[in-house]
Amino acid sequence: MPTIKDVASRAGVSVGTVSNVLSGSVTVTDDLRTRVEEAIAELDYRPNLIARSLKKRQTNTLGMIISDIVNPFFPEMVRGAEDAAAAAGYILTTFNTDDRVERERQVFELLRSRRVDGLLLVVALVRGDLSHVRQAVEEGLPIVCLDRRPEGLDLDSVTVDNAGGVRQCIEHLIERGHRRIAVITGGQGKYITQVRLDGYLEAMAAAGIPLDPNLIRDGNFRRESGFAIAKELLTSPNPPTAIFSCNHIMNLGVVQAVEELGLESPRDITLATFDRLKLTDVFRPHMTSVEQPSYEIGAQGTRLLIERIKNPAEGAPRVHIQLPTQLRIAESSSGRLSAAGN
Amino acid sequence: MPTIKDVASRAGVSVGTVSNVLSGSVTVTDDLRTRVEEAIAELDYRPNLIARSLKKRQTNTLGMIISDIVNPFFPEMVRGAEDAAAAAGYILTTFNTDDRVERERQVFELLRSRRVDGLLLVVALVRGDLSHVRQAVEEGLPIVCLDRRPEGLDLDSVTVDNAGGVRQCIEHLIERGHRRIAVITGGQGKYITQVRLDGYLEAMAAAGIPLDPNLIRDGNFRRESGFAIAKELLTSPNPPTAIFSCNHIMNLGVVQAVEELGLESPRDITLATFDRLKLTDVFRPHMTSVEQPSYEIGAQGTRLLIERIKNPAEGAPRVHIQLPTQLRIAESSSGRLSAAGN
DNA sequence: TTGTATGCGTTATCAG
DNA sequence: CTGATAACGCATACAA
Repeated sequence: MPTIKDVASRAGVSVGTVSNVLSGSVTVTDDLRTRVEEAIAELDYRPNLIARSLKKRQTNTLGMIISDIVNPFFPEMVRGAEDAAAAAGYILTTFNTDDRVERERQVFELLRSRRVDGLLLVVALVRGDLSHVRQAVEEGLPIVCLDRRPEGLDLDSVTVDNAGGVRQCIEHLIERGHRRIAVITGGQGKYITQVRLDGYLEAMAAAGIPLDPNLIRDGNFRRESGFAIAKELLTSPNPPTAIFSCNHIMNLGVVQAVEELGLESPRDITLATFDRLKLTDVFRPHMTSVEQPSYEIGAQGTRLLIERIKNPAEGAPRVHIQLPTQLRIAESSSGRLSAAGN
Repeated sequence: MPTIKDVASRAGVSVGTVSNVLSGSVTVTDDLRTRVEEAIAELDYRPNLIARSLKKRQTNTLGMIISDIVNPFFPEMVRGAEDAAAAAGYILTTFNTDDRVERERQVFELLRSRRVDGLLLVVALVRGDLSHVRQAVEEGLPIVCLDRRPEGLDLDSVTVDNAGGVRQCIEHLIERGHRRIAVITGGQGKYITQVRLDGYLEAMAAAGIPLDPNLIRDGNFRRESGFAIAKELLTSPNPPTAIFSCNHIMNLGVVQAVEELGLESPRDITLATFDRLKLTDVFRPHMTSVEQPSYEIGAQGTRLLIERIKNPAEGAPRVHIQLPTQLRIAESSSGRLSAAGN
């Protein structure tokens, strides 16, 4: 593979001159410029970006750490990040942690050894041992948190108005006449569980509906837990008239439970969920859902990160962008509750 | 950020010695070794992989070019690739082309400048101007094609038995009594269209069913085309009794059309599609589908690529791995056709 | 076994 | 405006 030296000798100039025409920052005589350009074309020369990175101390590479690309929430986010990165001349290298901190820690090591210019981070853990991210920040690695905000660590972030989204959806259910609204959360100590449950609690409180502890159930964001909990709820003596799932995966379990029990939504039970799954839009029941702007999370986070990289304003206050969700009302919550119940 | 020099001076040894304990290839006295290790720990030293890459002429980085991570077919493939890459000490940088050749060409340039060790490629175009990939191959870049095989260019590949999968599914429909089976393909000149249509033709021929050109419709792999074509088919004077879509996205359009016409599957129309969407499994109608091992495509392709990188057997014949699909029979094709029609 | 020196391909500094 | 040269951080051949 030809080097800048080969180009220089072929064009009969020095490497400095070649470098100058490449960068375009220094003016070069037309004569020499064309000779260099010809040599580049003839040799099919491609600058070695590794060498350039070493010299310039910047890799034009962004690391991105997510839970799992197979979770349909992430592809759009990654795509948004990649598009924004590409537009600014950066590339993205993505890593899945499955929300395992040890893996996240490994990836941190790797990315820092590879000298990425910045990091887009969906933290595995929102509290607990965050020493690796704390250390990285202290050593000057620009980080933007996506989707979740770690506690006790002030970082730039782009998140979604989770509480507001849930609140709006629960309000919609209440307005439809529901009072016995069950919520399935995603496990104690998780950021998403906490903020989405907040929305539920706010809406219920605002409507003056007393809380029934039996209707606030803690799942684990997995399908099986949605299934099991929904089955329990629906076969209990005093079942809810509506079920809200805190993510779409658990909602799949809920839908499955409803079908297995021979029930139908919205006829027998009203359903709603966080996360819109565009793919399932055409299938029945059409789900009422809280849609989040995944692409925008990735894109805006990346733009913010690149801004931080280019403009390392040390003392600048952190930025916390919070994007709105959108309530999409559909069939699964279209029934109006009569006085007698569902 | 500390360098190998800092470690050396702190441990009171030479950089060569530090390098030796790092690589572990040369035996170092226990005394020196521990001193070096201590210095590394104290300084929180991380080897600069950029510098190492420059010296060793290998980046331990794999490029991956796909159509669009938002298409649910790809996340699993990417995940398979990433897991396999990580297991071998490589990282992956992924790019979306939306099947645009110009973008593919740009990405090729970029990846070659970045000196990736190898490339996982879902080609945008299967015929036409493939000069960029041909040139890359000639210059020694190891490439493994995933999902599609470009024509007139012999490259290692990992694909799926598309024709076999479709054939099996059509045979299933025939066995259920269908003879008027429509197929919606994805546009002329595309690899996937061609190989999947082949499966349809084989199955029909084997069953001795004459082809009805009205039932072989060319879409474009997008939802709208599935919708429009299904609507046409279903409202035609002599409609099919079954519709097979060549990918899941068009099938979404088909499902939508069925619903809009007030029909129901399988009661009024039998449906089947390539690609299983696990997410939609719980929704109605449960779709009969041809499932492909996406994760395995990525994982096996990556292992093959790494094998090629480590073992650049120049003259070795290309390997073409073809993975089997799996037919998943579900509700949408569960009706048995009576003599009178659906 | 350990240290020294050279080069990987660029960029940047500084004379000319 | 152009050319020579010194880093960038590491690995490796070679010498000690």
